[in-house]
Amino acid sequence: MINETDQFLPLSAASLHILLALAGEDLHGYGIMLEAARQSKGRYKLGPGTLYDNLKKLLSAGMVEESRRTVEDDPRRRYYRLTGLGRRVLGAEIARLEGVVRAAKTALAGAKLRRA
Amino acid sequence: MINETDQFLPLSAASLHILLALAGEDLHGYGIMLEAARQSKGRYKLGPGTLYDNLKKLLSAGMVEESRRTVEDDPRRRYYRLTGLGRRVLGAEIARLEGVVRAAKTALAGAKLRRA
DNA sequence: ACAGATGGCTCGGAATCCGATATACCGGAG
DNA sequence: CTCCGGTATATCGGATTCCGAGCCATCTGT
Repeated sequence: MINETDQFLPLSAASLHILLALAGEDLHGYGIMLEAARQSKGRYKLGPGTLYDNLKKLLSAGMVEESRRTVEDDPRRRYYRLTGLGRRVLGAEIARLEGVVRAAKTALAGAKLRRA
Repeated sequence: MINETDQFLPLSAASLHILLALAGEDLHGYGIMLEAARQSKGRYKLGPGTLYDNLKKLLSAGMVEESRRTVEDDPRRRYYRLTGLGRRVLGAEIARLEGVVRAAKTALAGAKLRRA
């Protein structure tokens, strides 16, 4: 059983944070940068270069689309929205990371116990 | 309080899998490839190029060291061992990923509920 | 007037990825 | 006996990705 989402995994750290930022709400480019920094408590900084490279890739892969949110007070803003595919890929990546986290905890705990 | 491990984060997928493979036991290069594939159930394939690039980086950063495990039956093998720093960095990265996983679950669950 | 935040985006050098390739030994199938 | 595939190490170089510097514009606060 080949999963439709597997070809995209693993996501780069940048793509993961972009999808994650958009999972909560539609955002514009600058907002994604701020949200990524906020969610990671400033540990992960997304620069414009990385952002737009990854955004372009996500757009052409169909994981993110541009939303026609007409915000009259600021026509510069271009909002991005997570698609169904994007949501599924994010879910798959999160599931994969959970497996990695679990394996790491076992390995790290095992190393301590092995000394006995 | 600046953490000694933060400068190395986030780890590339390759570095993460290498540290993870070595967390369980000392391994040689080829063994790391096999172990990484095994741990990820074949979803993550580590090629020799990626392996040695990352291994070199990890060695010079002091997260991994070469161990003088003399295995008489195969003198070709060069074993690598996780250092204390390597173990701390892995722990910090795992903690970071747990935060990402938690945030993602909240965001994905929130998106479903918001429809109501 | 000026600095700094918001908001958009491009560019190009640096870093990374990663498969192809090379070498070498071993064991088994043909 | 020969060839092939697995074990094992390692390099090479093209492709991809990273990511800050910089450019533009607007608005707000000092």
